[in-house]
Amino acid sequence: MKISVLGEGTHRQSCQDCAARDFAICAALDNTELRELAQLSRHVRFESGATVFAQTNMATSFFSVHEGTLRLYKLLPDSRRQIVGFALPGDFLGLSGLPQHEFSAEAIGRVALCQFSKESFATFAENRPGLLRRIIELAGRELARAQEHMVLLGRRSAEEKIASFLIGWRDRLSGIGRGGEILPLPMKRLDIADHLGLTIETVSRTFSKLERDGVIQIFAGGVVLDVARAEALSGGAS
Amino acid sequence: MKISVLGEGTHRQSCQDCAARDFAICAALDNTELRELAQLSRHVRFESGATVFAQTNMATSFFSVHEGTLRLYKLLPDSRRQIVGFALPGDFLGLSGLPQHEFSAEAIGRVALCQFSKESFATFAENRPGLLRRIIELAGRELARAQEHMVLLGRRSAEEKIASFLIGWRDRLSGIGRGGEILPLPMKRLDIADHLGLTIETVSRTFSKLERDGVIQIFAGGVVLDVARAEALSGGAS
DNA sequence: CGTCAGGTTGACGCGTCTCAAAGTGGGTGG
DNA sequence: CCACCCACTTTGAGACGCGTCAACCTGACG
Repeated sequence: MKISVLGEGTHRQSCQDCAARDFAICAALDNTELRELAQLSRHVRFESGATVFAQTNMATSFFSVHEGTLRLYKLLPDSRRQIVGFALPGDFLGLSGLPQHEFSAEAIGRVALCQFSKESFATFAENRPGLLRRIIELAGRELARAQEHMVLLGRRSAEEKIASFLIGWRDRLSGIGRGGEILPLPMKRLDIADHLGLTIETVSRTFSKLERDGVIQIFAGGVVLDVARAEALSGGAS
Repeated sequence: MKISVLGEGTHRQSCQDCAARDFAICAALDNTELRELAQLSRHVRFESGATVFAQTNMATSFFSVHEGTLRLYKLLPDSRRQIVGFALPGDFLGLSGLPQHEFSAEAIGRVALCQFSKESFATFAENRPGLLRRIIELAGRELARAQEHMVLLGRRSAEEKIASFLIGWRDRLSGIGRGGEILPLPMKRLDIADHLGLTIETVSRTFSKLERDGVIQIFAGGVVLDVARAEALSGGAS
């Protein structure tokens, strides 16, 4: 297991002006509490491909994503892989609260995270209802996303899967202020395949077909998306 | 939309000796709090097939399942259906916290629920960290189940899906003290199909094959399961 | 210029879906 | 009590979407 920490240390910059603050659990805290929580946190960085934690590990930390993208995946014994989600800035890792990690987390490109020891974070949160409610809010959002993804995996065709994925990814990015003309896709085709329950060949073919049909334009590391046409092909919401 | 309430009223029996208490959110409350919460609740019953709430409805209530089984599902515009889960005694409905229900809930057989108005429950929970932590615990468990189900939907074959489902269902039932020689399956074949991302024909064929292979014995409303052989066919955990 | 990871494209096969028909059991009315 | 109906399930035959296997392309990097 490759684990590479590029740099780490205590908070290099104040949490007050953290770009992810409004999307992360921190949104529930006032400035005093934020400073207190910062005392408990370490800023850690991982290089591309590094494993932040693995499914078999005991969960000794919570993480809040500060910058970058991660793939969260589960493996079957014969090494089939299902990517259960991609984590973006503001996402909180460790919501399950179980003693062992439910999935593995790997950096896609470089990532920066705030790390909290499980015990000290639990102590800090224990009697802060505002923070606890914020965690419930994030968990509920995550659960809703998971259920929407079950519909995709169970009931959508390959083309609908790709179209739905692109729309959902776009919406998530714009939700954290990363919207734009070009839709960045930092993950590889294989990651998309393992996220959508397809093979890499089917993903590649479907991207090509969508480009031929004028739904997307493919660039290195991203696409330009015709949202209306993609929605028409996605099989619909819900 | 058929909504049939067989009977309703305030708490007909004390919450103290509720069979679901230890599995429900109520486990976080002492007897005084329990009595207080009971004041806010209505016991409601639904007959088989009744809709408890629909995806389009505004979520005005939370529910805690007291007795029975429900199917929780999402529909695509062309009426393809994905059952995102089955709710059992102790399960809490409304975890997403969003203003609209994320899925529809229908009774499979008769069900009994505790209903809380969203506002009064929120007020009650607001400054009870113990209860909030309990909700986080239930949400985390639900999230872990959802992620496990994504692996099933995205990466398992039909036979592995059925075998995994039977094992998981068995484990869930024994977790709430409903284990036994015969494994009850209150849901129809079509429900299983829509839960596992299959068609009813494939489910039926696979059940027949598992019976021919001596993995299960099929009875009306349930099966007897050879757990070891089912696990061998399930493709493995995680 | 060679190597290598990632991506694309094609031919073919298989697992699951689709369509169709028949079997089963519970409930109801004659 | 039997005849019929209806919802649900089972089984079969054929079609098709996606997976598998294999070859080739592309760009980054040394």
